Amino acid sequence: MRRDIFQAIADPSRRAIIALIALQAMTPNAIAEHFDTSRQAVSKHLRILTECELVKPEQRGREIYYQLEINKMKEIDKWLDQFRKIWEKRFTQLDTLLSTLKKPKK
Amino acid sequence: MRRDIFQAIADPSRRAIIALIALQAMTPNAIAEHFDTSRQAVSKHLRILTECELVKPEQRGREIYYQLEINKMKEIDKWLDQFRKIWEKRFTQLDTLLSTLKKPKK
DNA sequence: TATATGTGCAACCAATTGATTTCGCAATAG
DNA sequence: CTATTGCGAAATCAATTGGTTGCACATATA
Repeated sequence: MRRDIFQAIADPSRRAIIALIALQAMTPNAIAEHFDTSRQAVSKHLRILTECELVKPEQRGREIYYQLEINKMKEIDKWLDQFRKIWEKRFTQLDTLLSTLKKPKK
Repeated sequence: MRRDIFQAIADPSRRAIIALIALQAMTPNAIAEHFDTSRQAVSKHLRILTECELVKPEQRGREIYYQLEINKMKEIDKWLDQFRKIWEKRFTQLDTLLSTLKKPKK
């Protein structure tokens, strides 16, 4: 029952929702209109996204606008850091190798 | 049945496996010893990781070493780009706001 | 050759997931 | 007040998931 952000973005529908509301907060109905799915299905996804704080609801009259918590996305970025170190290192090694091959003299 | 990388990293066990073999390729048995789980369970995770090309098996005698395909991780990084643009923009806006508040005289 | 070891794979099972349907509630409109 | 609209929550269902168990097979070792 514990939600984490990685599980949240695992579903393609949720990634689509995230991308959609990234620039502008939207209501569940408005979101559902963009996809071939029911309002309730979207609502369920929004519940999951809200639970892991990737999205924040904001009541405006009887409508609820859902906004992306962009800062939460940084957690993924942070997780990637451990691998980023590795691929940058490999790139540097490759770079060194290439320049060694390019100037074989000396 | 279609695997993608986001589903692959959704599972905590798989993230742990990825992190473990990031620096050094390992056999299924060796990996399983690091966790409180069976060899077969690890093998299943490796199958999923291999299917989406996040991991590559390398036969050495009767052992199979699994190595992380670090380049595949960049796909996540690439997906994050669309949001990175946004949070950098927000940061700049905040920065502008703060500097405006700091020097109200002019 | 016989035995032990490292592995993948299929069968099976409980738990979870994503979607639909139905309902109830609150805010707005008539 | 009554009807409509926007919404969340519960019930339900098929499909998927992660795990275990039991095999089969190939490579080493005795």
